[in-house]
Amino acid sequence: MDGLTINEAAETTGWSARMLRYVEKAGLIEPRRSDGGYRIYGPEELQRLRTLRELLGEHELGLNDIGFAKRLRDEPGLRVAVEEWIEAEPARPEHVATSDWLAWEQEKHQRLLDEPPEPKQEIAA
Amino acid sequence: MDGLTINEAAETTGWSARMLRYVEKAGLIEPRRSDGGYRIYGPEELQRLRTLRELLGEHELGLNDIGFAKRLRDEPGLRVAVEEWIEAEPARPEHVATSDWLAWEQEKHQRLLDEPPEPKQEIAA
DNA sequence: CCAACCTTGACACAACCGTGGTAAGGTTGA
DNA sequence: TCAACCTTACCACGGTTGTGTCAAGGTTGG
Repeated sequence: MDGLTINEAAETTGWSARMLRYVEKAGLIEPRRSDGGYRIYGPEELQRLRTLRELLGEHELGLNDIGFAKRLRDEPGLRVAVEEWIEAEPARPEHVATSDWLAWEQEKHQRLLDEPPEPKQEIAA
Repeated sequence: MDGLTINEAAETTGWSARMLRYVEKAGLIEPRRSDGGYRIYGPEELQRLRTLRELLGEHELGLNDIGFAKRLRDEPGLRVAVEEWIEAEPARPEHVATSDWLAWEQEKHQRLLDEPPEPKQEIAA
């Protein structure tokens, strides 16, 4: 079969067979299959499984965090949007009177909604 | 009080008061407090609350995703580790015999652990 | 002063995550 | 052939997320 079966892979990587299937369903590591449908883990997969374990353990992450990181890599629109939110635009114009800021920022919000003229380029999945 | 109280903020942002406290506990938006302890939302917070809603809704994200994105920004070691895992080192040398690959990749694993000498250059945000 | 509003803390609940099991049935390889 | 292993599909269970509600008590502002 040229590669490890799921239980062998489990043993050498520290995951359980159950979790290997789960990791696969999460879209992180998808081994090729034998003709009969058996999962076959090659050295690459084994290595990635080990480093994945380290990664999650050392930084208190979950599988979905990695999934999200992949999305950040693959969807530039998403990455930009998230970055922009986090790197929050502080500083509203100082000259806006306190009594006006509600109107001001609502108007701004409206501007942002009304005027999406720049068609952000989409990268099809 | 110069600012909106939690229920007022809820109304203009589309969140519920409950969720505003939740968002705060998640470390995403922490309004200042009145002397008596009331949350006071200024225009900045309101704007961020609105854009946060859009962000989450349009991309099917959760609050923890944003928290994770913040960690990616603030912890370069984490960012690098995640990026390196995702951008997986594929391609093992073709000349490694099939019968040897297990030993080969374990050795590699060991090399990676033992020898972290090259401080990869950091791309500051 | 006092109605209206806020605070924290708790109970509740559906949905999902990470994990383990088990059952019914197909694959492998000696 | 056949034991040993694999597959998918389920049940289960504690923990977390997102959300609402309610109680007991403090704050605000007219």
